[in-house]
Amino acid sequence: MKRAESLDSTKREAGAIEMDTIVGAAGGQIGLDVLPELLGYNVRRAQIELWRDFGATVSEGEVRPGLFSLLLLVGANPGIAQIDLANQLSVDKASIVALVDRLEEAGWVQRKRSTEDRRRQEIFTTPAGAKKLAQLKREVQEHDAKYCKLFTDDELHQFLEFLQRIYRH
Amino acid sequence: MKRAESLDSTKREAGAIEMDTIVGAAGGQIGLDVLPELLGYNVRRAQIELWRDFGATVSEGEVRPGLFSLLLLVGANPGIAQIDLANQLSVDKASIVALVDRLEEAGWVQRKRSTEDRRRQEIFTTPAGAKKLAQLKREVQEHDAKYCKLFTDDELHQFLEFLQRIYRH
DNA sequence: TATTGTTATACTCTATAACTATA
DNA sequence: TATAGTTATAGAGTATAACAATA
Repeated sequence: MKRAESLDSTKREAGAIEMDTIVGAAGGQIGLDVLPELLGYNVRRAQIELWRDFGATVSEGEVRPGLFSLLLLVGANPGIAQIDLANQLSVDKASIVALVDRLEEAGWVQRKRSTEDRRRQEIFTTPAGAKKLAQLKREVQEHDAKYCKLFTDDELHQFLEFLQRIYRH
Repeated sequence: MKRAESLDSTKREAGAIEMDTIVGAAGGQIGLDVLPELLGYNVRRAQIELWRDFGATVSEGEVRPGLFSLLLLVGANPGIAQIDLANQLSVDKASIVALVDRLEEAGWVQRKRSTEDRRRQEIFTTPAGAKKLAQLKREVQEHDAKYCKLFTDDELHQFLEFLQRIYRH
């Protein structure tokens, strides 16, 4: 256990850059001037935290963020085509197929070949899907609210604007 | 192309909630009061944007954020054990094995069985690994700076604090 | 008994390429 | 020719379970 203990901050020698240190193993140190000041690293860590809580909270992990946002889009846009789902979520159309397959196998959506343009598959929620979506929305709101609570209204507003600046720039 | 055009905001009827609409297909609409106000959705979108630019910018996509942060940790903590890498990055120890394998196969790190505790594999960067890491750091800084530029110093400082509030809460 | 590393396995998410049918 | 959907395939990333060596 010697090595594990040397990683413990309580055993660091005087003079070590304590505040800025994440890990101090075998004398090495990594400062806050490296990873934690990178925007990308912080966004990644926040996303991982939110992803995990989503999985632990919503629908017992059965539905994750990707599938949820897909179902949400279908629910809000009855008859939306897969290509539009792909464009909305910025993923390849091929990647949408398997996701819609899963929603269909779960009995939450139905594909209907468009009569106007027979290349298009129109996606609709089933009654069961609409019900599931309503339940998911409640659970997701609850999950999301947990984190929104960490901020004042003004802070949250600004936070969302910062995030949007990144993906809409 | 009729259906695609019906998705275009320019063809929406008067009275439609234009500002709040992402997609309007088959008469359906999804408002900004759904997805884009969810903290999780915004973090996810920002992360995807950063991830993509990272892949397009850094090391010609050869090294992605996960592998980079692993190599960074090893570089800053010579002799760190795999279990400590796992704990630092909040992933299972089993997941670390394949990542270290790849770093080792690339010739950037070396495993050395600890003499103090023979269960532990100490990870060190090779000279080639140190060189690669230095180059990666420059490229990552450059990539990251692109997005930092979207913010004033004060904004960036606040933004990072917001993100940390989520994953350190 | 507990810990470290490992292997086997599986699942999510995503991408590319090639194909079908439709436009 | 171009578009929408599909299939096949691959790779990154992660998790769990079971195991060996070591503590």
